[in-house]
Amino acid sequence: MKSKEIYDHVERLANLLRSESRQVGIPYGMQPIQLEALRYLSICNRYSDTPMAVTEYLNQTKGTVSQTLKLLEKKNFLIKTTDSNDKRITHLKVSSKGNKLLQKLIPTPVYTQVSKKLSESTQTQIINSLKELLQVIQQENEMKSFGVCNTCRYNQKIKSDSHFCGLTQEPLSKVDISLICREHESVVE
Amino acid sequence: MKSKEIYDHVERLANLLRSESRQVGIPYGMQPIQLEALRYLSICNRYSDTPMAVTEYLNQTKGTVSQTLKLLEKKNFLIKTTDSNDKRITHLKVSSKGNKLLQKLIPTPVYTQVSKKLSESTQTQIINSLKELLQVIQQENEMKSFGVCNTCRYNQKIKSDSHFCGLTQEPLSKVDISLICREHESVVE
DNA sequence: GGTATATAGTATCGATTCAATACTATATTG
DNA sequence: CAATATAGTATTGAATCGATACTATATACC
Repeated sequence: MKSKEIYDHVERLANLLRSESRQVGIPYGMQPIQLEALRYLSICNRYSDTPMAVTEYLNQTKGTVSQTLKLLEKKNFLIKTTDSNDKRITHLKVSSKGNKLLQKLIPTPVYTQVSKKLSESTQTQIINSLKELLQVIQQENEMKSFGVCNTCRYNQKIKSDSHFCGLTQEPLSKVDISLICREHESVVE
Repeated sequence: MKSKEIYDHVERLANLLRSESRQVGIPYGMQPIQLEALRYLSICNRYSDTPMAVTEYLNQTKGTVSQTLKLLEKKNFLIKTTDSNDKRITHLKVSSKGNKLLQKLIPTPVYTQVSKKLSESTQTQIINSLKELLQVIQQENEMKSFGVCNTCRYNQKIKSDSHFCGLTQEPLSKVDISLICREHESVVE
């Protein structure tokens, strides 16, 4: 019975978020999905800035994502470059124009205001609840978790601020470990 | 800073919900927005089963909603009737075919599973967090809250199970007060 | 009563979303 | 070096969505 209640609230939150996203994007000719793709690309690491990773993150087909990215590129919000090692792969970099837009629009005004109206402890409580819910949903869905390296089981801490990815066999910088990764797998089994 | 974190989690939950909704709807030719409209109509009261109310609930234009409803009617998921008092108004009733579909699809499989994996107390905690977040967002957005009569300031309890709506000046049945209403206004100022 | 205005809803247009299918190009496997 | 897998693009058609223009009924006001 509680599943319905949780479902209802999430559906409502999702609706409100989507409609606000649509609204704030209008002056810039941006659709919700375009903002989400751009937003993702601004917070993912160098292993995860490809069309395929966006496809997985948004749970869409690669064809659909290809169109969205084409529009974003046309509007000069991102720059495509071909991977030097594997020429099938395209890397997507958010342009400075894109970053400025994101900084202006995200988080949306409502969430900025909400944060001011709620106490620190309430916000922490809400964040924890959302995290818990998300984690179970991602497990259940057998989906990639798209977490940051900090919480990934491949991340091997060498010294206090020296990290290494056990999957790609590459060192990770301080910036790296705060970005989300498509290969992320939780430490907890 | 916490606003970003809350925003991120809600965005992710919204994405996952939307993609699951899309997936479960495919075998029935139902799009996410169609399911949401139908779902709303199945849980709203008799003051709130009109195209305009759906428009407010989904935060779309009446034209867009008109199209969605036309498709739902064509597929025999809902029945339109004209209000006898005000002939501009159309009432929308979910058909038995529509109700069967909703019962099968909502809450979606993932949410049903999630509910099984989390303890009662955790679920209660999550529900409370979601409620709190929703309430602030709706206030902030100056949006209608779409709550049930039970929590509405227009609802006047006469006896233990006898209710009366101060806005419409009509008695409310036991079923009425468990349905959501477009005129809902929270008791709390 | 009758005109002005407000409200509920439909119709149509064009841009975007999205899945499905078919396609090209590069990598990998044997 | 042939078969297969992977990354991405192109195209088509149905649905979403806002914008605009429209019809019909109800209400306000003089």
